[in-house]
Formats: sequence, C-alpha cells, structure tokens
Amino acid sequence: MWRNGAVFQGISRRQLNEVYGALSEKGSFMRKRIAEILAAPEVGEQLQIAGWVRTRRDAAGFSFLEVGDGSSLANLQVIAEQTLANYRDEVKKLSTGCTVLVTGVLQESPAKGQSVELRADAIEVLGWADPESYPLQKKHHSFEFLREICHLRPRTNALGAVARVRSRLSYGVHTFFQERGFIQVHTPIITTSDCEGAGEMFQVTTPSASSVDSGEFFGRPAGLTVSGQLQAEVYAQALGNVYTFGPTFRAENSNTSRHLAEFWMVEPEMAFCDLARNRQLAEAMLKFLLRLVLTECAADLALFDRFIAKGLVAKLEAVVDQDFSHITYTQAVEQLQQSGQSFVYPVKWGIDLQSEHERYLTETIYQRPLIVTDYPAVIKPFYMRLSDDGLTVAAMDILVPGIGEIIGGSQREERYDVLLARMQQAGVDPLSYDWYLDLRRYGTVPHSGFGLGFERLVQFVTGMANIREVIPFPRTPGFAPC
RNA sequence: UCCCCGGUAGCUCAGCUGGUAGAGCAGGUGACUGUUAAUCACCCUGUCGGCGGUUCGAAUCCGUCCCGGGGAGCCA
Repeated sequence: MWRNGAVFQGISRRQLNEVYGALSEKGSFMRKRIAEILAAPEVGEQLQIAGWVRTRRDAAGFSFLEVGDGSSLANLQVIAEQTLANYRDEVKKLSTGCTVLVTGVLQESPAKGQSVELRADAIEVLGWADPESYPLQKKHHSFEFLREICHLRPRTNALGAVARVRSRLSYGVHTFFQERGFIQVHTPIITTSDCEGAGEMFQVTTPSASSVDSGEFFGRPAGLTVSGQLQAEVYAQALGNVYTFGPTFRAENSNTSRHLAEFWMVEPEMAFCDLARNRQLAEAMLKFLLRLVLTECAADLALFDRFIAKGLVAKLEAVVDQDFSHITYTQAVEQLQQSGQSFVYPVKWGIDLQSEHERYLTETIYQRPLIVTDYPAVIKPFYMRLSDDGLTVAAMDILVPGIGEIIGGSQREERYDVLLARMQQAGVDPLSYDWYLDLRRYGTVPHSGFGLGFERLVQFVTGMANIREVIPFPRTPGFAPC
C-alpha cells in the first residue's frame, strides 16, 4: 500500500489522489488497477478495486463476482460472503454491467481458473445496470450489433482489447519516430490544398460565410485534410525528418470493411532520402510496431488468436522474422500473367493493380508482406518522382495478406521543371500549388515519404475483419451516431 | 456508387410452394452448487426493417426506400 511520499511509476501520491481519490460516497479511496494486481499478486494484501461486474455466480452462502476495470483483459474474481452488510439487498442483485467498489484482501484461490481472488470486506455499488434493458449480455454478441451501441461496446472483451492494442500501437508510432530523431509536425486539419489523387474532400464552411467578405470563411474553398503529406514536405525541407500522425477525412461513398470517412494516418517525410531508404524505413517501422504489441499486448493478442483470427500470433511473428519481399510493378505484372490464374480484370502493363491482383500476390504467391515499386507514371499522382525511363515513378505500395494496401508512398519529384510538367499533364493548376513549387525553386532536396493507414495496421495486428471495429467511433456514409 | 445475400423476441436464428409465429440464449421466480459461457424447473417477451401494392387472406409474392454482410470501385 501507499506510504506518504512514495512515488509509483513516476506519479506522486497526490497526483494519483487527484485521479482516483474522492470517488466513493464513503470518502476518498485508492483503487488499484487489476492489471497491476495480476502482474504481481501479493497474497494477503489489503486493497481496493473498482470496475464493472462481468458476471455474478451464487454459491452456498456467498457469491462470485467477476469484476473487470479495463486495465487488462483478465478480470478479478471477488468473493462476496453473505456476512456483508449489503449482501442480500445489493450484492445478490448485482448483474452484468453494474459498477462496484470493492475493498478486501487478496488471497489464493482454492479452485481452478484463477490463482488469486479478492475476498471482499466491503462492496459499494457505484452504479446499477438494469438487466432488463442493459444491452450487453454475458454471451457472444455480433460485431454488427455492438456497432449499434458503440458507447457500450468497449466494455466487451474484444473491443476493450482492440482499444488497448490501438493505444499501444499509437504510442509505438511516436516512440519509433522520436527515437530516430523525427520531428512531429501537426499538419492542418482544415486545408485549402487538395492532395491530388487522395480522394474527395469534405467541404468546410459556415452558414454565415456570406458575412465574410469573400463569401468563404477562409477566403477560398477549404476542406478537411485528405493527407498531411504536402504540408509535411514543407517541414521535411526545413527540419529533415518529420512525421505527422493525425485524423484524415475522405468524402468517398465507400462501403467496405477497409474504408472510413474519418481515419488516422501516419505520414513520415524524409529529406535527402530516396525510395530504397523509404522502403527500408517502412519495413522497419512495421516490424517495430508488431514486435511491440507481440511483447506488450500478449494477452489481448491471444484473445484475437483464439476467437477472431486463428493463427494470428504466428502470422505476426513470421512477419517480424522474415524480410519483406520486394518486386517492381513490371515484375508483378509478369508474375500475375504467368501465374495461370484467371482474373476478372486481365493483367496488362499500364493498368493499376486491382484488389484481386494485390491479394493474389501477397496471399498466394508470396504469403507475406510484399513491397511493389516503380508503378507506371500515368496511374500515379503528379508529385511522385519520374524515373529515368520516363515511364515509371518512384512509388511504393506495401501489401499485406488479408488487408491489401497498408502503406502507400513515394520519392517526391524534387526537380522544378519536371514537377511543373507533371502538374500540367495532370490538369493541376500550378498557381494554386505555388507554395509547393517554391520548395523546388529554393533549396530543393530529394525526399521521400509514405502514408500508413493506422486503422489498417490495427486491423492487421488484431485480425479484426471490419475496420469499423478498430476505431472507437467509426464514421462511414450514413453512420456517425456519437 | 455497382453486383449478390440478408433484416422475424433484448441477442443469435428457424419458419417448405401465401392461411397473421417458434427455438436457444438473455431476463424473472424458485431450487442447487468453490462457481467460472454454472446446472435444473417454471414463467415472460414480437408494429416479422419502413412505406405502398397484389390477394378473401402476406413474415412469405411484387415495387420502393432504409440498414447490415460479402465482393467491386475509390484508396490508407
């Protein structure tokens, strides 16, 4: 227990009291997170937990309460004896979803299923959950149903595990880049530049925009960002290596298990960097993140492995251990043509690879993450660097089994004349990208970067089939309940 | 947005070629039990996704809209 002046994990007792204290009607208390208790159980320790009742089972003269507080997948079993003052009136009426504050002593469990359990000295009910109307039951629910109650779904095992893994991955993204000297840049969410080729923009304006002189709040049409790349390039060409990690918006009417209208994207941008190093960084980053969750989220991954995607952990371990395969677009086309596989869309040099092609490459031929580079210039955006052959650009896609494209990136066109010509070919007005051209007029540098769809990463790591389950509050066409 | 499939009790689903509904789980009551998706008995539950049409009669057939799933496009 706490002693005055003690510091726990760098947090002072006063700070912890600010967070956890004074919640109970019986005065302040010091709850211990179940994850901490189970990580280093001390039999005989007097402690307090607070959490949600997962289930209550009655035995002769006492009840079992399974209590979870979200700190871990595992719950703590509470023994509630009938000698408790409120046993008959309250404890016996506890049901799934109720919130309780339990004070007691940790003891060894005589039965199988758990090594320790909390023998309650007092149980305070903080919140009831009427079993007649509480939607969550002690049984499996479909993810489609849970999506309709996304304010309650993080209380389930699977969605809680997703939230913990997602948080860890987010932390890992920052760790990876910060440890390598990358500067985080907060690129704008409201933007007036369309990152060409990145999809439809949501318009941003205000009903009273007409009261602003030009009729546009920002003096020109504005929208929610579809990519932070162009602005990240600005900072890369001042600070060297930068990254941006923030929300991204696409107004596409996409209805798939891999698309959201609002999602999070990780976009590093490196000055003095070519496509090969860009590729290496992307592979290193993915392996770093996978290694992180394999070691730090093992219990949550085990849940996914068992119930969501059999063999998940072995698959992730294999990705960490193996080198990613790398082929050029031209080689990909040849291999698809020679595969003997018949596709709905015939493979021909010059067409973009379709989903069926990408899946066949990564799932059937290579059976591991695959990097495809050097795509035809005609199917890629103007900012990608034109290669010496004049036909291809220094682009790369990283394809993973089950998801398809998880990363898209390129070396950027740093030559003013070539960039200008590519803009004109693409029908992009150079005047509206004058600031972008300035970066090539003054002290231009070869540079590269990529975009990682964060939710697709979480999907890949958790094995969740639908991207709507790996973001807390999914936004899709016709859906944004809270 | 396009193609295919689906929408029936709180949840997961059954309901053949039209005759206005049923199971398991959950919930309630009781019994039993160091239980752990506890067990046993009894009880309760429905605008059959919305609207319109065909028919004596529609959960069932037709049209349309909404929502979900699978695939595609767009992409991350």
